[in-house]
Amino acid sequence: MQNMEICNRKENEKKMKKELEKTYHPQEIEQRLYDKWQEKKYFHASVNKGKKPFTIVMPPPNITGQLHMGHALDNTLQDILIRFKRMQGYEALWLPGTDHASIATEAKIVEAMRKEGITKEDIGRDKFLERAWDWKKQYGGRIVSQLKKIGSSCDWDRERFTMDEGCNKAVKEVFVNLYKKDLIYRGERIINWCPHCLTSISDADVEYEEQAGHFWHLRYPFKDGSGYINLATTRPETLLGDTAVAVNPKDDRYRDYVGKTLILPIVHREIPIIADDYVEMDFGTGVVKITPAHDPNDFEVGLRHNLPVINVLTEDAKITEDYPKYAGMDRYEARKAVVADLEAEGALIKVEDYSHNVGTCYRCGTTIEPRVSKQWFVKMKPLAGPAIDAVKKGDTKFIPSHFEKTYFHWLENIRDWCISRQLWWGHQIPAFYCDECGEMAVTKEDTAVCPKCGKPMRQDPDTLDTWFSSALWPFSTLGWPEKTEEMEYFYPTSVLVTGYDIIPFWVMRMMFSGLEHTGKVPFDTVLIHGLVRDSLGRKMSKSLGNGIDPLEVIDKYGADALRFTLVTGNAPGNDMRFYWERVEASRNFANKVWNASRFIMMNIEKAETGAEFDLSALTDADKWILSKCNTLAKEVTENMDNFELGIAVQKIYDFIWEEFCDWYIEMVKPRLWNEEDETKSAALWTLKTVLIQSLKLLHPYMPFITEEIFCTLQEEEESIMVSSWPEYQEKYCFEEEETSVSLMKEAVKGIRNVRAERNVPPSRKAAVIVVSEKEEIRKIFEKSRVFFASLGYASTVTVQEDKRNIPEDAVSIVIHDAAVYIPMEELVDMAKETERLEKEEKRLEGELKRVNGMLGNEKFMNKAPQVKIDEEKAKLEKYTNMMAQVKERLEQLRK
RNA sequence: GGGAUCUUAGCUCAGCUGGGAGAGCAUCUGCCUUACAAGCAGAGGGUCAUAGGUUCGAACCCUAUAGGUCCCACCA
Repeated sequence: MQNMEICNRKENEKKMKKELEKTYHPQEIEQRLYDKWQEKKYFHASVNKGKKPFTIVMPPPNITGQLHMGHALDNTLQDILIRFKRMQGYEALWLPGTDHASIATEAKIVEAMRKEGITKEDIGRDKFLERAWDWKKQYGGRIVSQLKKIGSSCDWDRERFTMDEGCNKAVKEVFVNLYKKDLIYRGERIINWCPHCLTSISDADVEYEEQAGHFWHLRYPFKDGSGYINLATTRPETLLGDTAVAVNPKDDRYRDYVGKTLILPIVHREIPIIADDYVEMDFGTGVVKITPAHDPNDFEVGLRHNLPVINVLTEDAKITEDYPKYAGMDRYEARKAVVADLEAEGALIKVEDYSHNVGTCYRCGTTIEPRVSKQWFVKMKPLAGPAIDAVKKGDTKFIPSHFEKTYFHWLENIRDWCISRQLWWGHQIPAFYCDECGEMAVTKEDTAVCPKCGKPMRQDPDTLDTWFSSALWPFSTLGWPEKTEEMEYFYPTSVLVTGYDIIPFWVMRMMFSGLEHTGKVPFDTVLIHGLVRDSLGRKMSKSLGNGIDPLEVIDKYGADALRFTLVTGNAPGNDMRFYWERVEASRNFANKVWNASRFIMMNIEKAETGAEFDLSALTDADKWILSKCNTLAKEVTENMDNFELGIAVQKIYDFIWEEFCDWYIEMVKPRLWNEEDETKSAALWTLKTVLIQSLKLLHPYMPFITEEIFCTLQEEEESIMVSSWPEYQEKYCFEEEETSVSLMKEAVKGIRNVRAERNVPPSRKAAVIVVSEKEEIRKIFEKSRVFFASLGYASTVTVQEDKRNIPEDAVSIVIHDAAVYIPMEELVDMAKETERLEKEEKRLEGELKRVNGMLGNEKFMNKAPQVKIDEEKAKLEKYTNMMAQVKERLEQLRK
């Protein structure tokens, strides 16, 4: 019974081989193969001292996220590198995970609760967090399953979450360490406040956008009634919080006014005129109203001049109760009301249209409100230094390298990082306060007792910026702060793959965190990619509705086609546009690979094709393609080692499509069809060998199709993804055969060209006569007879030494050291033929002029490298030879 | 205001350390040739933004200019 089953299975396999579908259907195989890989644990990496580690830690996507093209690109690049290194024999770890995305997730849950008619405060912190974790459980895996669809070979056994226990431990460790080193402090500062999200955000989280606004010109009267001082503002409502008016100390116009007192319009508060360098004399009237509570620059001025800070806005950006007339109005309503009152009071001079940059919340787009509040900060200057040095020393390299400048610029101009957020979803700040005596403690423990008065302490309600935990990702995921063997083996990681847009948010912060806490850079290389834009070059966005869903692309064309599209014809760091046409082209390539394989499998049973083969039985054509394939492996490996993934895949594409399919397979067909051919097994062995090598090189880019074919084609190995990467082998280097096949190709192309020019259908064969004085050339063509017949539509092929018996009306194709003649009777229009040869003569004249120019240039001869000179000399010989033949033929025709 | 980057075929883009301009798509011509019409064989099409410079030699290096994109800073 069991035997029967085995037999059946074998039968089925055989059937499959013979009857591979005519076109490739990715949908049928992708899920099956991914399941197989997971089952076999191919993605798993573990500490293995016998191998060199290669590590990539995945930039964790937000749990709120849906897979978009950016993820698809980012993860495709990582997967290519990991698969490549895995095949090369590295212990390749790709560690995945997700990010808790505090502000985004919290907003989602708050929104869901709003629909139920409840608020955060209604249910309290604990219940809220319960909901959040439930939400995470329900939706957090969505992005993960989407990542699997594109073929990501991550070690899912090691999947992490930025808020899991280990990460939390790392966060607390880091916070306490930095606090002890005085690199974290708490202070009352002016920070960026989002009135919609109701939390502080860091400087990096603010996005500036140009907005049309107004410039209100106002006049503030002197207290002594001696007139007015004129100034302008874009935010008249903040006037309520003005505590001074400033001028530049060097400004002669206002020198005498400094120290005088003004009456603030509407509010009728007395405020001083002060002098400060911050004021630009040339801008506007050279007078600025100072509102320390609502402008970062004014805040600084206020500090220098000891000005009171008067807050006029609530946390949701409404006017406070202190101004009953405006209380409860939001910023924009209040602006209108204040302007109306100013006008009524005669304080408004004029209104101008004015366009200026406004800071908005990266998350919700609300205009941020500078706000004075007590927050936690990381002192950046001491941390930035080593992070700059590490890149300058080359411990970490950016690709492309010019992004290092962006990185330096950020770190050199960095300000302290506001890390506390008024949110519940996130790592709660490990600081505790004693309500009795005001004592504060920072500790890794979950609870604290006041060291002064012994009372239980209350933990800071705020949480940390999401990036605080992301900054630790490369090592928290490997077990830090424990001294794990993973940490020892896999860290520092090899490559970080990410978009240029998050260098300041993340790359930079990982760099200084890694250096500070582990003493090492977190990664050797940062591979930067650009954005995937729509076909018009616009950013893909929800609001524009121009996003392309990667999953839709996969459904229609397959994951391999999507991956191929994303990495072809694109250089690191450059943006790319998404075109469905390009996906189609990628799919066509997959289909090409599929069909070439199908052809080989249909023929493979005609001979035994073991792994070992006597190379002396190979024909020139076999040696030629093997040699080409050998060079390809070398070049592709070099390109991939240099992260030139786009160049590498282009070479693989060209090799498979042009050299292998269009030339080699076509050259080999007559041998396969001829029952008596004795080189059949050499052909089949070569076909199989080259196909397997090509599939291996292509596998990192197109994992699914290559695996499917590989497993159908051979039985020795169970998966291409754990097979060995092709290496350059001296024994497959055949220079001579490369030259002779090139010569044959040149002749065949010439024949095809003249036939096509005359629209001769393939069905109409013609005699081909090859003439060469040189014996070795004739030998090559003798061996190539069959190719002239099959590829050059020849009826008969004659190879001879001189021009005996060549009809006068034959078309002649001149190549180096030889000429090919095709008598085509009525098809040859002699006038046209003369014209063609004259064109060729002209071309050669140009070439000769160039080469002679170079070789006749004494300076070139003296300074250029010998290799280059020899190259040009060889060309001179070739063109001279060809020219002579063309001229001779033309003379004949003109007779 | 500072910085980065780009300008190459009709379109979208490659072109790695300077050594005779490439791909995909589109266009045109001819082919259902027993792996593939999602294919085969051909063809046309470029002052490599402009102007200088370095060099035997420049799409590539340097300078300037024009135009585009992005980032940062910000004059209220």
